[in-house]
Amino acid sequence: MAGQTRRRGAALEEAILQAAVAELTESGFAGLTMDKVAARAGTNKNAIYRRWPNRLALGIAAYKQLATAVPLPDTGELRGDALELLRQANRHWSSPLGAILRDLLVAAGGATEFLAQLQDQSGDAAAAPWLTVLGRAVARGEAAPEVLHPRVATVAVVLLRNEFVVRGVPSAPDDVLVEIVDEVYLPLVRRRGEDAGQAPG
Amino acid sequence: MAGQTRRRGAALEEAILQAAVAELTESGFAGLTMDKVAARAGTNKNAIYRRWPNRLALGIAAYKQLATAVPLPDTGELRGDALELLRQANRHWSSPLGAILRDLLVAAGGATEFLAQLQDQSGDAAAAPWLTVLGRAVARGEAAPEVLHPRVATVAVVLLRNEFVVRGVPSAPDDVLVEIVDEVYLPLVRRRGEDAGQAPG
DNA sequence: CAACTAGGGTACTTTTCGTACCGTATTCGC
DNA sequence: GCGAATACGGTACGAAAAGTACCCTAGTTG
Repeated sequence: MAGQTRRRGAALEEAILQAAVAELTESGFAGLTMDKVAARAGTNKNAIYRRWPNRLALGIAAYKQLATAVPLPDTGELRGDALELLRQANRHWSSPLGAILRDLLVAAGGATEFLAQLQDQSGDAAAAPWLTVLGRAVARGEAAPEVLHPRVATVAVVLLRNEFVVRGVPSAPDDVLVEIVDEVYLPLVRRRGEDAGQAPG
Repeated sequence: MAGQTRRRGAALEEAILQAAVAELTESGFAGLTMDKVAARAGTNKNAIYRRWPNRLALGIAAYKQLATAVPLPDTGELRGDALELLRQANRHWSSPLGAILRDLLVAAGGATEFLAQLQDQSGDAAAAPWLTVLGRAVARGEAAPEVLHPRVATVAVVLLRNEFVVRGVPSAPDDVLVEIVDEVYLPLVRRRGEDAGQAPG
């Protein structure tokens, strides 16, 4: 009856996103229901569906609001940098935010159009810090130049993610991180320019 | 009215599982509904819920029926064996069966009690062939003995799985497999006993 | 000021899981 | 063999939750 000052456009969109973020942090993606988001934003599902085609799209948009960049480590040694990057990743995936990311990846279920939006947070963009850190190590002579390749550079973090997927652990113990670095990553990137395993004939 | 010869116990259980397997192969895990399985098995949901607590458990049980062991390669060279193992995994994950496995892992969502049942197919048991193949390579002098460790031995297959998760590809091209073997796996396991990256002090 | 657009309220359809009842066939203990 | 316990079959139901459809109304736009 009184002044209803109906929100529109960007204002309403922000309110919806903020409500989605709140639901996401409180209840995870599983608990993100369109009705609850609408209720919390003080609107209704219509307004949401006009902006996002489905629940997953809304979830991804809300997740992006939450994702934040972490500082690049620079300990002066590859081992320290690699461990710090792994610890950052471990913290992230152990956090409620990590659980949400996993749920979203799961819900995307290989749909490339959705995966592309999440890769900035989990995939290719994750390669950038590793390449930087590894580049410094190469300059220092700690690593062979031919390892400056995304596939090689990100081996450590891929192995750590594998721990989460396969073991379903809430958080990988630090031993595991150290093992990944010492048993796999450092030996891999330190190889001096031996014959790099070309096929025979 | 006439002789209904009602099935019980193991006979009924097999019928249900077989129906679940059929639904799984035809429609994937998403299409595996309790009602359809019951109808197909010529029974009703009661009989199912008496045996499996929920849809996921039934899906896992049905998947296990489908999973079959593959022969261990022995090409006489580590590179050939590794590539063959990767190609087997690639074929598996590209197949409808692989899609089902991914869906199940997704549905398990980190629940350890379910993950444990799937790890035989995707996780730890997958380490056994790699350790065998790698053991032969060590005996031949193709690999350093200290790499006979599950974490190191399975690096290649973990990287391949990562391709599926991150890229959402239906099937990894063979170049990727070759790259994983030549750029990562072989250099990693071939390291001669250098200083294995212990922490400084 | 009139026409158009976008929000709000609400109800509804659909799908599917999981549960509850109730009568009956089969098996098991005696 | 015979009665009691158990497991099946049929069916119906409750509970979410996604997504859709209308209709009315508040703002915006020209």
